[in-house]
Amino acid sequence: MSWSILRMLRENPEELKDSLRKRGMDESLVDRAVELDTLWRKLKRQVDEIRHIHNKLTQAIAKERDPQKKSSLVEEAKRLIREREELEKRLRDVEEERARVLLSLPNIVHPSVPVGPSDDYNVPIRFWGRPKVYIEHVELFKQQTARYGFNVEYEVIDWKPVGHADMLENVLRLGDTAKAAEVAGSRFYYLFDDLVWLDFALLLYAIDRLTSKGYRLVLPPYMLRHKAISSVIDLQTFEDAIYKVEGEDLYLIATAEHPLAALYMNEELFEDDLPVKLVGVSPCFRKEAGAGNRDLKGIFRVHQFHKVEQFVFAKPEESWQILEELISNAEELYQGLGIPYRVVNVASGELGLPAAKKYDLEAWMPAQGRYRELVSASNTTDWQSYRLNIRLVRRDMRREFVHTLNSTAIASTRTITAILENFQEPGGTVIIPKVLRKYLEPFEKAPKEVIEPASKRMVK
RNA sequence: GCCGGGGUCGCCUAGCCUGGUAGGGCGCCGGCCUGCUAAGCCGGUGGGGGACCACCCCGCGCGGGUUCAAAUCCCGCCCCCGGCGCCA
Repeated sequence: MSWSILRMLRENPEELKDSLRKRGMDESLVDRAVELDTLWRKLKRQVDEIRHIHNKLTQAIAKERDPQKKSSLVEEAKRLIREREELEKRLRDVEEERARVLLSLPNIVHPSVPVGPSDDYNVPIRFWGRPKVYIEHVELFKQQTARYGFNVEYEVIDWKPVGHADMLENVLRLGDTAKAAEVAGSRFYYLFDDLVWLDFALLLYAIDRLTSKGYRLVLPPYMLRHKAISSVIDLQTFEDAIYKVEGEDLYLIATAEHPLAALYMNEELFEDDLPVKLVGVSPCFRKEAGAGNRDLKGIFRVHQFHKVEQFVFAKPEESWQILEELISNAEELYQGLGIPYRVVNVASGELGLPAAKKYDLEAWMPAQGRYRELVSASNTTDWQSYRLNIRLVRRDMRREFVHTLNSTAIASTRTITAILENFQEPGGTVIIPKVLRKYLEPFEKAPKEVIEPASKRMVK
């Protein structure tokens, strides 16, 4: 059994360096890792040798009947222990440092990932839908489509769509971020009435579609121990995103991906039982510490939202095909809703340490004139499973690490922003996507076809 | 939260009292045997080091301690089961 990154570190460190370079990371980290690994192996050999001698002595003591000889053997053993302990301390120190360095290594960038430091280097690979483009945004739109060689059909509109934040607070008056800021802080929100129904309908829609495809429905823990959560994310994400519960070894999840990945921590999965396909639903809590002032208005970037998440444990030879399946599942959901989008192949510098490759699905936002991220689908290969110690057992009992993959299905608040912008009429009425109808129908007070602006509701 | 019982190889289980190389069953893989299958027999089936050979080290929920030697004795923690208490 071996971890792909350690194997590459020993067999082909140059290739590993290349992978770090693509991410804009310091490649000397690899030299440091090789150095520590070599030293560790050397010390391990020495310690094992002494342990072996000591074990032999111990066995001799057990058999020795002559008390005189016995006590001299015990003295000999004691002396050996002192010698051993010194080396063991060095081994422990090196081992600790080696583990720290190994765990700080990023996943190996897949050859198909575009190389570049920022999302400017993301490469759009597919477009879907007929975006509504405000007349003054046409140039902006072309920069996001034609520039990459795609001829995307669009509808020019001559009225300026209201941004989702204004829709929420002023046109529909179904959200209150000011009051939420007063009682909880910025990036929190109260949603009311129709938007709450919409939130739940979106979740049910995603759950319904994915369970129909054979994904197993899971309601996971919303908090995890440090050991579990730190095994599935990198340090930067931990610091930027994760809330800690005071006085307890518990952390709020930032996505269902975290508890779903941890579902099989320290367990073995048999080859014949893979792939394991899960669809989790949970609230997500995020500090957004690195976000600065970005998206401060509205509910696009918030500390708390609901999300339906796809998660798969897979055999290494099938994981790349499953990544395509995950993004394709997500695309089907947004096609069903009728939200125009593009799929981008995320550049090496924006992957995050766990992912070997990542697709984002970005929805067209008519008020902003930009494609914005709604979905992220990643193949993390064995980066998470190595840390979580989740192994794949082959038919002949050989062990490997499984591959893990994750993808958003629906993130409630972001999808609501896309609906508010894409399906608003000039008068402020929002048309509800038809696929959501069956998830609203059972409820007397839920909206069915449209969400009316506040002005119209007053008239009624 | 308190009291009691428990956690051993993928699964089940012995060993713990009385410290001295962790044994058996199931499952799985390979081989033998066999018209075929089954049964039977033999071997393998945790992690690491190593010319990846021989061989060696580590491993019994986690972490410490005692000892030449710990699954076994001692201390702390986690989890599971049962009872009591509390509770949406």
